[in-house]
Amino acid sequence: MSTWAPGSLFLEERVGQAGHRLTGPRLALFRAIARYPEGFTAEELRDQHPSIGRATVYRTIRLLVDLGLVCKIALPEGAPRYVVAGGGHHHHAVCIECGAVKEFRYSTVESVLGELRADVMGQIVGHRIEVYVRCGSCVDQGGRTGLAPVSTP
Amino acid sequence: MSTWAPGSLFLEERVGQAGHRLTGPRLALFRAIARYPEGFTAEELRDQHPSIGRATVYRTIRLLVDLGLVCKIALPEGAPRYVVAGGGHHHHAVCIECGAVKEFRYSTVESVLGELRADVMGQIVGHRIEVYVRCGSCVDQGGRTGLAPVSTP
DNA sequence: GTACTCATGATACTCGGTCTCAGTTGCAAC
DNA sequence: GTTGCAACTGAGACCGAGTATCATGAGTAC
Repeated sequence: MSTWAPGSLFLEERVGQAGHRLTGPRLALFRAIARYPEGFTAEELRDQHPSIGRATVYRTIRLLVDLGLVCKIALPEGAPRYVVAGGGHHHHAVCIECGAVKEFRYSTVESVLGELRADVMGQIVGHRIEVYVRCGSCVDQGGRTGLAPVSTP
Repeated sequence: MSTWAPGSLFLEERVGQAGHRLTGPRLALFRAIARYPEGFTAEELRDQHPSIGRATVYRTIRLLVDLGLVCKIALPEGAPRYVVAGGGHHHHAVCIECGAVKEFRYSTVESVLGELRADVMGQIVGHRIEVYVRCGSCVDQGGRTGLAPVSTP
């Protein structure tokens, strides 16, 4: 798994290329996002820049999601997290202790999912794989649970 | 439409066995749930029984989730759906048109996920696989989109 | 029948997110 | 440098899903 950490410059570039303005609040939010390579919540961004309006924070996040620069990760419970997308098709490993999100690519999973057609009635249009982990540093610390334990029915 | 479906008796039995009371509102909700073998939202249950309090509907759903009788399916957007669990480990195929949820079991995926340990740093504690489909009847109808299209980054 | 526990409905509240709108800003054209 | 205009902003109202609280009611054990 790679820990690809995009800078705020990457977001600036892409948003600019897409024909959107690079305003003060947006640049501030891009820099804040760059400080959370392992994922952030809207709340965390607001804490970083309390002077920026709530609506602007959510609008900016949505803009980035629309441009495919940020992925929204709907956790089983609690607020969704967002993480800067490394580009291309990938999946997420979410730490249930600290909430850190790491991307991984695993082509074997993709190819196996291709075989699912026989099992799943209808036309497959997409899929989502999320792996819940206790990340290395949380295992080391033997830390307490920050996020709720995950049930996998 | 029948007022009794196999699912409701199953829920009654299990909730009773777990030492919870089988009150009028609960039985009414169990019967309503049985009418949605392909998943339901809290809103749909409330529509079926407007006289039952909002809090009671949510409490009953949570009770069923806690007992493992119902699975909560967090869709990428919109209200979560719930579906009566068939028991055992399984995954969900969600129709993006009509919202129908079908379970599937696919042991090959499980075994492949086992190999992920090399790719994903840390201790894997769970996973979630959801496949988004257009189900047979929606493909036949060429129906309109009920849920938002799914992006798979 | 009584006492106790659990469940209920009403309602207020929280939380994440969106919508609206008047004011501001960025930027291209001149 | 200034102008005009569309894009953007912040404030705050609003929305929907879900939770908390609390007085009341229904079931159950004795």
